[in-house]
Amino acid sequence: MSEAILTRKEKERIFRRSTIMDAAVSFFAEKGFQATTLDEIALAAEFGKGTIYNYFSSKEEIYAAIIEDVSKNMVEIIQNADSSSEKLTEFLETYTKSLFSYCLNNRDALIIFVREIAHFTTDIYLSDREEIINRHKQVTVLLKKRFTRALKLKEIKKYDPDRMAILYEHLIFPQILFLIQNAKNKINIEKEIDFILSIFFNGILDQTKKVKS
Amino acid sequence: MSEAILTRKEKERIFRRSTIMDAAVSFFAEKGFQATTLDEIALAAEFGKGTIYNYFSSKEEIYAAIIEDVSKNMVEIIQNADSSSEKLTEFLETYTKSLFSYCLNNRDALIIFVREIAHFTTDIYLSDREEIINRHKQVTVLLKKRFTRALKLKEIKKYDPDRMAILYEHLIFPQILFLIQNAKNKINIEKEIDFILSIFFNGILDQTKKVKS
Amino acid sequence: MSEAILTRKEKERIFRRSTIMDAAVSFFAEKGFQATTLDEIALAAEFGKGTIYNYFSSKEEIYAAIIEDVSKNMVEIIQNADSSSEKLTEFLETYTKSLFSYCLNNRDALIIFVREIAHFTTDIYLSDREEIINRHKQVTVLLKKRFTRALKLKEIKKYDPDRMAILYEHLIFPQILFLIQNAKNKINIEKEIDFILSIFFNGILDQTKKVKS
Amino acid sequence: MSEAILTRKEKERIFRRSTIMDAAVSFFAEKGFQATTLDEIALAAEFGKGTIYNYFSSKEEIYAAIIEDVSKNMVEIIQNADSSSEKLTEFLETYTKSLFSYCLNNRDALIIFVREIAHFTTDIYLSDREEIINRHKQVTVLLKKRFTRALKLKEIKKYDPDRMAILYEHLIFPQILFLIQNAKNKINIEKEIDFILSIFFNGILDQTKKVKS
DNA sequence: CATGAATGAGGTTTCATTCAT
DNA sequence: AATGAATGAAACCTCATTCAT
Repeated sequence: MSEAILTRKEKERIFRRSTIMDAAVSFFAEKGFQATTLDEIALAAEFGKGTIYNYFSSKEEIYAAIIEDVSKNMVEIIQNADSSSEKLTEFLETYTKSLFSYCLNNRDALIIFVREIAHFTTDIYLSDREEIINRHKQVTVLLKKRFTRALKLKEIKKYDPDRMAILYEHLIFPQILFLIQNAKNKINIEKEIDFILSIFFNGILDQTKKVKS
Repeated sequence: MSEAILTRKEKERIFRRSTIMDAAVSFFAEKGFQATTLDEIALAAEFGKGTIYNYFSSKEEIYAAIIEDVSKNMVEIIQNADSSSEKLTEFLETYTKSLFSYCLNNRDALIIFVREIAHFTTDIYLSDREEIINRHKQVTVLLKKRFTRALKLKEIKKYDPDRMAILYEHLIFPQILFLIQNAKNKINIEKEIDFILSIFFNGILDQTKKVKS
Repeated sequence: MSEAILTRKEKERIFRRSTIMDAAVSFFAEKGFQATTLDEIALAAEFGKGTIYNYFSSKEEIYAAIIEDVSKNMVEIIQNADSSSEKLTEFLETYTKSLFSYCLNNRDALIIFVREIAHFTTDIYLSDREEIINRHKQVTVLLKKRFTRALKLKEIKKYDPDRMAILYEHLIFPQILFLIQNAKNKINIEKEIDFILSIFFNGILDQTKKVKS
Repeated sequence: MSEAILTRKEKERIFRRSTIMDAAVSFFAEKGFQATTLDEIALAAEFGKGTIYNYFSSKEEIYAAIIEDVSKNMVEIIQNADSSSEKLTEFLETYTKSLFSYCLNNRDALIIFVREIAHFTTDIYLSDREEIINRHKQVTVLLKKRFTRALKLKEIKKYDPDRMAILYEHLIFPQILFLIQNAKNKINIEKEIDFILSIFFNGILDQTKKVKS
């Protein structure tokens, strides 16, 4: 993200790093960290096995770099949505839409990222897991900030903003994953988001009837 | 589930099987299948390594037996809720409450079960995965049945019952997991369920204002 | 073989030993020593695994007892033939016929015995191998004695009796084994022996022609 | 056998494969497949245990490669003898002599090969055993062909060529093995072959006397 | 920089033998 | 005497990482 003037060598190095990461990410997504071997990564990346070690010091570092990437993008996505929308509904629509787009385009990376965030990754303990978790807390914090503001503006009912933030996150990511993993055809993002948000905003009960207090 | 007269030997065998499963489940939950070694299972179960193989024919079989257990209980829980409640709101409250209770008491087993169901398990391919998936479909089917009925009775708005079923499942399990994994203190189940259901039923938007159509 | 007055208990003990040996011998013949497990022997013998150890102190001892049995019988067979026939041709016919009969009736035991004698057994080193080998030398010695005598009587050509003995043994056992292992139907012993002996006695060359000097 | 231009790398690879095979064959011959451990093979070959797996995918593959080698050479030996001799006696002399030479120089490989062919190997079931057996049938077939021809030319008596072929094979291999396994000093091949062939051709009986009908 | 052969620690599984019942 | 559950040593094989070329 930080701009800098890069020499050709540096640019090539970065390019080759990402070649390796791209080769690795689909294996990690499909088979997990442990079951993915450096042999298959090297083969897919069309490098020798030893060469990989010129760009990453261990298998774990490749994995970590992928997670790091997604992690940073996640924060960027919600920050962009935050700065470009006023009302909560607007914000959530914008954010969710960007998020969906990104996830659909980074299917495999997303899968391993969510495993990590959801404490689901089991076959590796990332040394910078703490850092990742902390960075991702910015997402929850920003969500909370928007719910708090909406509360002040009486846009929404009096629920604890913290809980709403958490619930929203844990509502939206599983839906994305489910869609990613099951959808064979192209997904109609707009429709999916409409459905989810309309329930999150208004619930499922028929308003004309009396509802649970 | 099926009652039968068991000899002392048979009962002991079953008891020791479950001793082993109990020892294994926490490792599987924390570190996944691959990273869990038979040595540590044996140590925790206070059996010799070889003894484990008198009860299970492989490490995978221990894992599978745990998943199988949860899988069956999951179906039982929703079936019980289904047969004991009339209205959708009632049903969802009953179901969700039983589910929470069960999950809180079977924390580790639940974690590995969800991994499996959510296609998140990566380091083992269960030979009877299909069977597990199919059994679990009964849960979704039963949810769908209840949404369909509620729709006919005009209890709820006109959403696709399929999508509601899927969304509910993908709303409730992540919440449970989040609570299980993060809660240090005792969880107030009633309050948690109230919060989730009240949003699922009524949404977050303040009803006195105009809302997004 | 040695007669003695045995109590019922002792007779039962001997009977059960042979039950176990009978159960074991077919596995040893088919799969070798290593690959045969005590579990399968116990199962086939219809005893508990532990019970086997009341009759044999180790797996090896079962194996050794089988070999020992055959070994003793082999010597007995040639001794009987020796004492009941005058001329070499007679003797070899009698001996070979008894041998064939015995081998056909003790197929599996013979197979493992030959492995042992031919240094072919590879997966176990019998502690009393020396003893077995030495006992079996009596067979060669007796054969040699008969060839020597026939030589004196000018029944046969002037070949080294030692070499003839060895050649005969290494001619007859492989033929028996080949027949045992390949024959599907009942074997016509007389015919087989006739063929082998007639070549051993007279060779294959047409006598009416000039032959290799 | 097939000539090809090999790179240095390929030649080194082949050389190291055969280093491993050489290290393994003596253990296989002495202790059999099961009882031979990869540790000792690696130690003897002066490679790390893992290195072995860069050249063979399993212990079985090493074993199979050895058998395969011998198997091919066996066929070649008899084919060469066949094409270079006219009369049966000549052919058998040439063949037997080449065979003896080869076997004396490949003592260990021969031992495990014969085990395999004689259905004596018990502790491993070679996946390409059928192929080996079938290839070796060429030897028997070629022998039979020569006996049949000799029969037509009235060189030999009217015995079934099939049986003569089988008998010859089962006469010659055990003799070779016996010599290999017992001879401490250098073996006089010529003398051994002379002895065997002279009996096979003319028998042991003194021609001046009346013989068994 | 690129390569891939070499390495050996570490994991699962088998099975003869023991021993308490 | 009979049993079979418990045991743990031992074996094969995998694979991340190193390093000489």
